[in-house]
Amino acid sequence: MLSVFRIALPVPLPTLFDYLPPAVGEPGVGSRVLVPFGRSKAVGVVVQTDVPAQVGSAKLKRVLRVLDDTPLLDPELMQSLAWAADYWLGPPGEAYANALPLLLREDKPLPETQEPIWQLTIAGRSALDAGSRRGGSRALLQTLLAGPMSAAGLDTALPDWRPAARRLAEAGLVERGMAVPEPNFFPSAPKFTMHAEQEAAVAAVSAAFGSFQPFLLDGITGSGKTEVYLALIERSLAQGRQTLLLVPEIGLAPQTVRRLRDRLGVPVEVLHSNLAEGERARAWLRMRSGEAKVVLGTRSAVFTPLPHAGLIIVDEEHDGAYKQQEGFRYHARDLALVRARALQVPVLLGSATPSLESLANVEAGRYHALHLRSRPAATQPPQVQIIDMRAQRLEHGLSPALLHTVGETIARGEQVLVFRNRRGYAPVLLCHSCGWHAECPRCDHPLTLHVAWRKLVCHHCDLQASVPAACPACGGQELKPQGQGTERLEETLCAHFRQVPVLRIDRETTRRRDAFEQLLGNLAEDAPAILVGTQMLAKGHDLPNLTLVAIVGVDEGLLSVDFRAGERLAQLVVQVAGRAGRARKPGRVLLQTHHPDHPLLRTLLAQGYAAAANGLLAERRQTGLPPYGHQMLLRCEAHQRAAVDAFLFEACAALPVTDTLQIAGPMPAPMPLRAGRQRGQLLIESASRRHLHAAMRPWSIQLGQLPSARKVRWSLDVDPIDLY
DNA sequence: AGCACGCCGACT
DNA sequence: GTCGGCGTGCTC
Repeated sequence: MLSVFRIALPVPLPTLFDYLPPAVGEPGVGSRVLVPFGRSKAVGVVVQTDVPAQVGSAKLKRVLRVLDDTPLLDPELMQSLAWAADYWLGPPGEAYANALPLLLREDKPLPETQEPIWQLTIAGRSALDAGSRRGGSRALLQTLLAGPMSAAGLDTALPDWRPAARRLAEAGLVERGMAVPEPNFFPSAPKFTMHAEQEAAVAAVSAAFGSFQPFLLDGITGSGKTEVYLALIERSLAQGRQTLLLVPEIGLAPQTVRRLRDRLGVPVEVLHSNLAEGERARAWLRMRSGEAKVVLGTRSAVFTPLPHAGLIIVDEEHDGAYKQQEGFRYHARDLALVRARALQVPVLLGSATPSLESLANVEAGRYHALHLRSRPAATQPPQVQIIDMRAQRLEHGLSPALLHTVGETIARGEQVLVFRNRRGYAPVLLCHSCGWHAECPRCDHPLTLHVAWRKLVCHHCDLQASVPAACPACGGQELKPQGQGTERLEETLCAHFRQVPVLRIDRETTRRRDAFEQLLGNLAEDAPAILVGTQMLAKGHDLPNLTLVAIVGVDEGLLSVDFRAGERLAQLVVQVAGRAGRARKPGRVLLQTHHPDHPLLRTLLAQGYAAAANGLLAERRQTGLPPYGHQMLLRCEAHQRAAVDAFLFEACAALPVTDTLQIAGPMPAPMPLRAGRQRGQLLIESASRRHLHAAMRPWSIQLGQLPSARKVRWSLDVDPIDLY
């Protein structure tokens, strides 16, 4: 048999591709190569060398060019990526493509790892002395007189600098250079003294340095998890080792980066999706070369090379943002575990509200639990109280007791957070005469009324419609907004408490970059204020004068059919409640509900998250749901319902007959119509992960070959986190 | 996913 | 008479 290279190409096909060796060079496993692919070319990653060809020699083409003399992806990353593609049943090529920043997926030389800078030439200095330039050019010369600057720096200092730079470079007055590596500076933040539990956590994890050991750091809000992370990163650095720190969203990044840099005294690389491609590639390469020691990033940062790995930390490990919901559906937290095992380093999962998956792993002895139960001295846990809203006269959804307590709090000069997980003014616009309500034609879901925009908006597909003056069904004039969104609560609270500022924080008010930080920056620390907002407010800045958190409208979570709704509700309530009383003043939490006797709420409030989670885990065990059972979800959508049904029927028929699998469906998705597409799904469950994977591996490949597959969009989700 | 080939409607 | 619509098929 002919000996070939097996190469992963960035296409959604379940195969690798065989190529003949290049005329020049000998690429190793993990090297990128340029190959002819179909009628064009593609950059791929060598997965195997010197293997017998699996296709006829007539089909084989030759590698055009070797892009890396030394492999760009090291053996550990290659192994972890292969594992990921196999576990999440994704096309291998997509897994490799996910791991590489966009710039490194191109047929180009690697970018310099140092950031390019602009600086004055000697001629540039005298030109400025002579004052021989005007306008933008002069401004740029003047700016650079203070010293060389990076493009990013110039972007903020002098937005229109690029044309001037081009002119001046041609005239030989400025030039591009490379930044000299940042000298080590001494950490500016003072060392922090940790309390006993923090010390114990740090000791336990650092004792595991050099070996694979998962830890779950279960620490209530304000108990100082970040301090533990910092101390561990310091110790890892002291051994010359790298740390990967994952966070669920970029919103948390700026303050964390500042804190890390101040404290550690080394550059901290940042990786998230909003980053410019050049920056992204440079950060990735600096970690690969070992120049950089610490990387902070969101989901995709889990693919960063860690040749000198010492530690992996996953903050807020319960957060659903770690699961990629399209394309290659991996879970960054789970991949972090796999990489830690391959790298032989400890992995620390942190959360105030751990996922049931992680708690079950602790229970099974796979993870070692570390607890931070005490808040720093002089802070008390918030006092939580249920407000029974049944038979109350509500003012736009707010009960008298709630409004009264808000009034008391601001009268004391303190701040209040009113949490409602719904944007807009009202989630439904209803005709009081005939019962008609505004609905999205593409989703069959009620439209949300947005008063400021004078629009009805579909929160599922972004369709916008104008607000009808009269009922389109009966012509009646009694169109009534039903239910409350943040916009309406803002209005109500504004009207009720005229003397204090009311700030709304949701996707609309924070649309602009940095708007979130700006809005919070406007808050005077010692003056009363009311914040109204969604999920976004569950984390973020410490607000020392915030003493009351009012949680409104969580009842949907108590009644939902999604088996994870209870877990999510408990996590949300605890995370939001954690915003209250973070400094010296005692905090208070109000939970307004129609179901004051709901067992989940009762347990959560009386005994805390751990007890509530235990109860939920017991239910899951009894019903065989995750984490005790395992699921895969085949989703499908198409314009024609018949196409969806045909595909799911064929897919179902292609399933192996075995009593280790339970099949639910084919059935309509929880939202059977979305953005004009008919949706359906097939749920496969098993008590045995091994059996499930063994059955699904060949099936996932068969699916693509079904004749009905080309008429639909389908995806297979391993360990789905929601059934939408 | 791209990309090309291929067979049916409104335009220079 | 063509430009172009997206259905179908293929990629080592």
